[in-house]
Amino acid sequence: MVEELDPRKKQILQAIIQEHIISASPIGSKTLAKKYNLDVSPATIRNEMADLEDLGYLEQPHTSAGRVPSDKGYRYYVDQLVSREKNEVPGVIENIENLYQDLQDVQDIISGMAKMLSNMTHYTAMVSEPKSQVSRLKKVEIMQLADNSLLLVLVTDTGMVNNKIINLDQSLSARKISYLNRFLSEKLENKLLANLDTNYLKEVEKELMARLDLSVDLFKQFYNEFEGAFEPGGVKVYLGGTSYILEQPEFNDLEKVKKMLRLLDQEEMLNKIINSMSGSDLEIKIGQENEVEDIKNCSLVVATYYISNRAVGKIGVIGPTRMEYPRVISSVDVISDILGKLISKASG
Amino acid sequence: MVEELDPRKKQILQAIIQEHIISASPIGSKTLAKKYNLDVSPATIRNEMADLEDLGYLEQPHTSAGRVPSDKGYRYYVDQLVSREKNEVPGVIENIENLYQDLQDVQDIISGMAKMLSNMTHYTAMVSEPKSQVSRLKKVEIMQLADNSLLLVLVTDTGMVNNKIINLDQSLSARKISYLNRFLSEKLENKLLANLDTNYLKEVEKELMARLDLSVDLFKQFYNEFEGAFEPGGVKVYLGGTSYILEQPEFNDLEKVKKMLRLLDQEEMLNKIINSMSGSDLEIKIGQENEVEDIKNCSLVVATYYISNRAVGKIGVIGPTRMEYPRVISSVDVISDILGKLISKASG
DNA sequence: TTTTAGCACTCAATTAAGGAGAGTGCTAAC
DNA sequence: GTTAGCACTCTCCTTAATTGAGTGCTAAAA
Repeated sequence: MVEELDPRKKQILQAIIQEHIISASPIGSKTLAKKYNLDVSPATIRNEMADLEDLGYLEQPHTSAGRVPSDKGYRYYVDQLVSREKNEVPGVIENIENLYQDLQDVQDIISGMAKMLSNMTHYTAMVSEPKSQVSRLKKVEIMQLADNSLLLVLVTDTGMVNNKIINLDQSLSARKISYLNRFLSEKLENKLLANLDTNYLKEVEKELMARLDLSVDLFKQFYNEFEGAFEPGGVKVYLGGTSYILEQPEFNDLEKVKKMLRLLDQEEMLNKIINSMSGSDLEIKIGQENEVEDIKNCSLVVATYYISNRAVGKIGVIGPTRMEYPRVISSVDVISDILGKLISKASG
Repeated sequence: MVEELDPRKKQILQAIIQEHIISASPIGSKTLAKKYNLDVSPATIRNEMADLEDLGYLEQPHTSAGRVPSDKGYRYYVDQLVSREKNEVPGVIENIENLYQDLQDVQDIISGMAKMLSNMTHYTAMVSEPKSQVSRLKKVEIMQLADNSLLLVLVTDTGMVNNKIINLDQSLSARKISYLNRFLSEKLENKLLANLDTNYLKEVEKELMARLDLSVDLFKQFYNEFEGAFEPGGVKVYLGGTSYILEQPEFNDLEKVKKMLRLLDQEEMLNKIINSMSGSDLEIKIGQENEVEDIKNCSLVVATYYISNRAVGKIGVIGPTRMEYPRVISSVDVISDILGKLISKASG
């Protein structure tokens, strides 16, 4: 399906896309001939443009308008015409890292990076929390708050901290709590969360019951916390720069803005979107390639970030298909690296 | 400044406001005569309307348009014409409470209530976290995650849980940690957070240093957590139903939407807004009465919520001055009650 | 004195019409 | 294969005309 285009067609396609990204409006042959010295006349360019339209790389909003890139055109552009080399400005990474190195809290780092990415790209950024399935439980601890109220704290090796207050119908002695802590530490710590499924927990429960006289209630709440906090697909998604989409001319229609903002309000949707991306290091979905109906006029550039070599989460940008791909790609690239490093450092 | 209006003027003002709340456009004398049986002719109504305009309760967008309520008009309406009696539909409170009673986490409760309130009113809801200044520290605990990495957990009696990972340049023995925990418990627990200021913490530090050989670094990070998490005005503000403002005809201008969304993106601003409200149980700020420039065309209805009889936070709604005050007032009233109850229950 | 009918007047919003401009496709010449 | 020329198309902008809701004022009626 991906024809090899002759050099001049490539050149013209690239020029049209670049120009369109700047102007957000259809591009005519004359503009092209003037701004990009292609050494051919507008008429020739017109012929080439007609060819490119036949091949599906360009579209014409109406008979007497210029051409606009199609999704296929962008796809070709991104795959063939954009260099993916890391062309970082030296020092930028270090600067950002220094800027954020004081942050110890993983949630703070994530939302900080979401903001940073949206500021850099001027599109809306989204970051998913480290996936728990590939994390290990580093620490589990129960502490007593009041007579029949406990605080359960769970810490993963990716630095995520979850806590939940558990109210019991009975009170536990300090001895029982300390026993419970030792027991749970031994049974649960340093295990992959993916392995701490219902089956395993049932086993642990049975064993515990045999040794200690406890209410079933405690363990039920215990399950809930595990399921709720760590279930796949249920991870939190952080947004940054929501209002940037308003700057885009393709959203100068209130109806479209509404649709978009309503979408971004729904966490399940964000989850669906970000989880529909493959696991590859950097993936780009253009317009119709997206599965979610409401963003079929948007593009996504999403990278996977790593904590100690494990793919744990995704960070990316959502904007109109007419996106500044080269800039966005390198920004997402850089920030995903930094995010991984910062979290690794913070979670020791 | 608040004149006593004769009954007919009252009636007409109320009718205009009610009609305007529905239609969002200027109201003419004919409409009024038709829809509300005032038993007088449009001409008479016109005279009254001219009077009400002279008194400042109404405004005229342009010479040949109907009248629109002024801020002063809304103020009169809210103060004199809206009944503040609680007219709850019986059972609603119980239903909501049941719906959310499973939630144990205070943050979940708050954001759940923000969503609920925005769904009920169809405006944007904002809720501030329980103020820490009037809370007591219920539990402070340090636990070891790795050799030189600790987790500090702070729990207030209002159920707020804060945690922070602290990376040290030295490692602490289990004995030292357990000593530290006993010491901090004794010195800090059950104290009002307002009293745990820099002075007091310095004292504690001095005493601790005398007894235990510790790096200064630990205490520095300790301070930060206290200041960051619990400083007044720095509390988190939860939003619900941001996209509802888009439904309002007064925001059918993209520029206005942008301004508003940018405002709601800034947490400091939300803090400023919600903290500028008096401490009264239910306060309403209409248009120009607001201090923050960008919301001088908005109204706020904000209630204080209580946990065990202490005023701890605020919950409210922001929308256009043309707001359905009666419905909003009772919704905010009800939800603030429920919020307080739910948190009280969850934090035991 | 208050209320009402009548009427001229005002102003925003909608519709219609007339360019202006940008761009195309085609043809014929280079 | 490339280019100049030209008729044609379609959107966008501006201007003008029309509509319609609503007012303020005056003078008569209650």
